[in-house]
Amino acid sequence: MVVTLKEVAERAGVSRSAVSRTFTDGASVSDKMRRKVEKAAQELGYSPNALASSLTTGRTKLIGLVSNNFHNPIFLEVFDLFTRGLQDRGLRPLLVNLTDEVDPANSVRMLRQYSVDGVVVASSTLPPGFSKAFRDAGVPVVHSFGRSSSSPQVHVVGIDNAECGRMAARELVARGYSNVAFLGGPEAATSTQDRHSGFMSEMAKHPQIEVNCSFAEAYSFDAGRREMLRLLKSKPAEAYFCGDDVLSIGVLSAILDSGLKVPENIGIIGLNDMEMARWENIDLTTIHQPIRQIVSSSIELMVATLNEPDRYPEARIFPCSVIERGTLRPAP
Amino acid sequence: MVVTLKEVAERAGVSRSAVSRTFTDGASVSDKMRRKVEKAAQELGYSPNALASSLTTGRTKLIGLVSNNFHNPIFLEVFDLFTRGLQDRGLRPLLVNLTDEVDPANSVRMLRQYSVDGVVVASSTLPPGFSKAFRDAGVPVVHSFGRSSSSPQVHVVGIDNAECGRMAARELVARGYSNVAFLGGPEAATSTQDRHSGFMSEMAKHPQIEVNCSFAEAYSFDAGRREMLRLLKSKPAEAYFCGDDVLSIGVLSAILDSGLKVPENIGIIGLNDMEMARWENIDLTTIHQPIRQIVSSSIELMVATLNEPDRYPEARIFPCSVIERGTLRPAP
DNA sequence: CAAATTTTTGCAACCGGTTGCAATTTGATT
DNA sequence: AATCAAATTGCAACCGGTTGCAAAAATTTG
Repeated sequence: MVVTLKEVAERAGVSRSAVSRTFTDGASVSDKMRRKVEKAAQELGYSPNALASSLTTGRTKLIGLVSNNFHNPIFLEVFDLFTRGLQDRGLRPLLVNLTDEVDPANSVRMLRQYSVDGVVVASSTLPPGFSKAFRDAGVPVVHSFGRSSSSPQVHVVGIDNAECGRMAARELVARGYSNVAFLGGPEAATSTQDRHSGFMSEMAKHPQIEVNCSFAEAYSFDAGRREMLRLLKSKPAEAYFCGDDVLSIGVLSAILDSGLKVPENIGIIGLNDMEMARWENIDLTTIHQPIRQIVSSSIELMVATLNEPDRYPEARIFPCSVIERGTLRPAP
Repeated sequence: MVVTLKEVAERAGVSRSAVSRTFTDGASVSDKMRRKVEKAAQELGYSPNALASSLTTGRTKLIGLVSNNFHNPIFLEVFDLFTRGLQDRGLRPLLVNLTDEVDPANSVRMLRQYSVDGVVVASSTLPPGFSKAFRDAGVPVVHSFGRSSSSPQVHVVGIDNAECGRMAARELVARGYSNVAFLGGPEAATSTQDRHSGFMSEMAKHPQIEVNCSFAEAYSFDAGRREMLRLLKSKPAEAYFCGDDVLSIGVLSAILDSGLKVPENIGIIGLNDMEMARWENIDLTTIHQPIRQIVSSSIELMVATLNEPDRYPEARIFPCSVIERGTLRPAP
């Protein structure tokens, strides 16, 4: 069923090397030879075995795409962008789902067994140590949506989560709220921690404003809704900074269901600017995270690192901006 | 950096075959030998190269996971289920994004270059010919969410879309609507066609009920919303069967924005029962598609086909059921 | 037209494993 | 202790390609 180089060589009446060369660009082959070989290959329906060749070239063009965010709709867009971007450059994503898996060791071993050329860790919740495990194993790695650090050990592409927290805080202050709260995702997630600390540090400048915090169990609609329903039982804050849009939308539904209005009674500002945030029945004021840029920059960085494995690690941080829609009251 | 079998053999002072055998289960190795080899392997940090071994065994454990549905949130769940299910069986998903790609030839070539053991086509819109191209290339293939056929050429796992259309029609009839409409996804999608024809065939039994049809440009919120806004300009129907939940939610938002109420003024029934359909501010009456079962059955079928490549093609069709929530008026 | 140079081609070894076969070792049996 | 069967081990060829090197062919130069 499967045609090998040897059969093509026999049919074309040439050596195996000749066939190999016509399918390797940059190799020295005469036009006549190339035509002969291509004809034979055509007739036999030959296409070279990428894995066999990887054995000698040391390159598979496989890229591990590792994530644990399979419940946040924004990651569908992330996967779409990654897969297309990688495909366009002739790279093949080997998808690894890390859900309920915290130890990098297994993933590292598996991806090395498949000789991936590099690994993209696409996660806003995994700690830097996770991606570092790949680097320590000698695999080029880019951590997308990861924690930015002043001295990164691996390439990181993402946003400044602490700055986003401050940005949200400034926005709430500017609107004149006097009692605000942070409603984050899981406390173990680095993005939650950074958004939280940024938010708190900015609010610390305004001691007259009351600040509270709580954390949902996951970055999900249900978790946000559940947490908000709980908060509504006692006296809720005037405005919430939610650690993620999908949380915001859960929070929004909880508030509306309890008969209160947004932004009249309670304000919400989210983070991500997911597609749904634009929906007219949601119309969420949120902080835009430039995921297209993050993904395409991650891919560029990966490709650069493949060509230059010892490249000095860098952090690429993209600015975010507040998208004003309808869930915060106007400034007084 | 990378440790090979040869080095382990040298360190353990044994033959290469011995090392190979300790890492192949079912091979004949004495306990003493195994201990020696494992010790050396441990010390060197060896793990076998899966691709090199695939060369002789003919198995890579790679499975092509091919889809063109990267904009429907339900597919994030589908990818989650597929990746986890495959991983649990030691299979590795090679993700292929087919967005704006209609010709199977490229994907077939690429996946054969990587010697995938099998291909899962996860798409509700691709025609049967697409998955057949893989079979013709000698690759085991399962088409999940594909068009069911009485004489399938490849394995198909999914639902009976025409029956879903009839089911929706019966539901609308039972509620006493006298003017209904189908609002489908792209007309080229097989799932749209089948849902449409099922819906029409059932409605044909009730000539006194007025029926209209239209099609959104994509299975997306925006497309549904846009189409509904257009329909609202003239006289809309009393109830809509939307070809997918994301369409339904777009339609819902268009209706609410125009000042009408659901289900008082206009009824909606969707299809899929995506997570969001349960959200209290949406509360969509819809037809449940059992995606967990579809995915796990697809994986089972894939595994079975790997062990028995000439397995006779079969269609596994799972029943759907109406989930009553709040977007259809009660039966009179 | 011969010599010098450049390009093209094939040989053979190699990439990191697996496996049939024969040789060797082990263990059971008498 | 000798005999025989069963289990274990190593040899060597192979999987489907690539590549350094030298021989052969084509091209340029004098």
